[in-house]
Amino acid sequence: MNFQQLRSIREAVRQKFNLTDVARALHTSQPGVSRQIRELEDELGVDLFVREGKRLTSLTEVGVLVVPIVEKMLNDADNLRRAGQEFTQKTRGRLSIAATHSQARYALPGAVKDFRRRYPHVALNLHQGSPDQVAGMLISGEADIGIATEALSLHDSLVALPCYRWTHSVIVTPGHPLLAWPTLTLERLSEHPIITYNEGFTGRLHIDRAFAKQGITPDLVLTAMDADVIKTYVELGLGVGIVASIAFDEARDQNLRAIDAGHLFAVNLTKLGIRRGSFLRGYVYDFIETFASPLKRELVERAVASAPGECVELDC
Amino acid sequence: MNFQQLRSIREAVRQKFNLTDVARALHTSQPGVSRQIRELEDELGVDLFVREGKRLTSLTEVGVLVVPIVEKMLNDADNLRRAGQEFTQKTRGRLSIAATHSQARYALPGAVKDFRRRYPHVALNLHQGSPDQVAGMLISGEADIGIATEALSLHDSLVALPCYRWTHSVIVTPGHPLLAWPTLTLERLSEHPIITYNEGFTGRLHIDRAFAKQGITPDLVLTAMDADVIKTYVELGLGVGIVASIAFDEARDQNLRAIDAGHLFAVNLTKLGIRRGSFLRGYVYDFIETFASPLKRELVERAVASAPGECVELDC
DNA sequence: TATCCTTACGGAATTCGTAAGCATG
DNA sequence: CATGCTTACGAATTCCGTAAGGATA
Repeated sequence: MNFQQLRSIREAVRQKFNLTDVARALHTSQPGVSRQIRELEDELGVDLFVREGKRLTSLTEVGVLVVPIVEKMLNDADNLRRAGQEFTQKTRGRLSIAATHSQARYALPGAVKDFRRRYPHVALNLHQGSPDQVAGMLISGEADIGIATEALSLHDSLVALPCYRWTHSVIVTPGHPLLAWPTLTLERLSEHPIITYNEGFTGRLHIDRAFAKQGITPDLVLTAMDADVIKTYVELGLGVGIVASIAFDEARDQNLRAIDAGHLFAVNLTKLGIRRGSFLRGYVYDFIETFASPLKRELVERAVASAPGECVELDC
Repeated sequence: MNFQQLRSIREAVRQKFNLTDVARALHTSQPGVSRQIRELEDELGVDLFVREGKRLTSLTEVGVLVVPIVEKMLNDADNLRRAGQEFTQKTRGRLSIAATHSQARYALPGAVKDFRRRYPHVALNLHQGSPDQVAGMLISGEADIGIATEALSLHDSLVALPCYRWTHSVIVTPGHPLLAWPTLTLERLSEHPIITYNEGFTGRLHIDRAFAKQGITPDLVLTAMDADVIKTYVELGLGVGIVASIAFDEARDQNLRAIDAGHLFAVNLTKLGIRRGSFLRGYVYDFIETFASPLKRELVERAVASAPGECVELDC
């Protein structure tokens, strides 16, 4: 058993069982990959992959059992390297953050700026994607921490720690009739075409639920992945926007008006996700605490060491 | 990074930093071991071992951090092999049980007999040792499961599952004055020389505590590791014995009499220990359930997957 | 001086990539 | 017939054990 074999196995799953792609990803030859996989299968005495003719098509029953262990081992290998670096170069390294647009654009800048000043020699890597992609990057090890409101709690191999709560606001053009009412209601809102987030993004679920509960079918004329796009179309007069309150900046968005909608839609909880069992560099703990001050190092350490289903104070 | 390096690291710790012994244990040459360790240290960029002159003496700060990860990886490698075997030879393999004398002698025989009949091709390996040794064998991976009343809950890398509760009995020769009293008390017991377990064995702690609580200093004329030795000396008239009730067999011990002492000493809880994160063969789950029927597979699986400190139903 | 680690060196084994072969959609 | 996996083979590398060297209790 060796690590090249394990890497081949892991990459074969990631590359959907195309060994040619695996070879490319691992910077080696295709026959080599073929051999690595075959060798480990021989050593274990079982096929890990289902072969149809010569092609690999899926994991066998054992494969399903084995692959998570393989991934754990390879992650531990990374942890080992990180543990070494933590001592050779305490203030140098890499911090890879995966976040949704909303987080990257509105929640993270402050913490990132502080972090840059404090750790000028740590290369910051900010990846943006859908909540699912954020989770995927954590699982694959591409990202060290992930920040999103959705999806992070759904995977057993991740821990999700609560960062902050937020609500939505309705965004309209100046002089819009909705501004005239003393209080905003769902009925009044539903009289206008609505522009908001795509499904699965930034609390969209809570928006749908609120309307459904009142038996209202809102007129969703446009949905987008991020608040900037939404605001653009609101400015163009296509409808009223529903965005995260944090996305409205009075100074910057002078040709728009915001109406608080915290009473209309359920409160959202943004979470910070980490792969279980990760060894985190010291500066990662610092970043996390800067971003969400209740998440002290000791708490995060316990969360990372916890098992799926287990509750670590703020967690769940 | 390769597994031989990891094995060298692990073994170096186990062999108290004597690389000559490490080489012997790993069936390789001493310069080889030296090189493996040096290579991994080079790759990580940090020394893992403190060197005084040329000798290794202890772990560095990083070493302390790294060694647990190394052990986890090597254990996962074993898990991988076991997962393979589970499919190639479901009813063949090895089951290594570590237990204290009391357990091996009185509690296990029934389960072992059933298991042998059910899995004739699984090689059973029964190791005997002190509670500490049982824990040590679990931690090192020499034993798959451990059974003891003490010590198992003390290590973070182990889970301890409760098996059964038991109390002590007082063992005397026929016609002994203690048999004349309607009820046994600590005072009456303490008027006789006492023979019982060594410290740290089979509920000895509860015996000491009970006497201490009443301000009595018992006359411990002899202590031994197991009930058979104790019974032998009771027969010889050296004193009265205090042993686990389970260790007295009316049919076999015809020249001895037992007096229940469940009301004098606290109840003991025998536990089954497993290394966290182990992949267990199917027959291991069967054995466990045969031994302690409440420990169903699903429960044990959750316990093994749990993190230190977490409570899994019957656990704690 | 015995123990224990390191360095040096040469042979053995392993590893890996290229080229050719073969199955499948 | 293009894609994708396997087999075959030779070169390069790595690995490992022996032998010699040096430090320490």
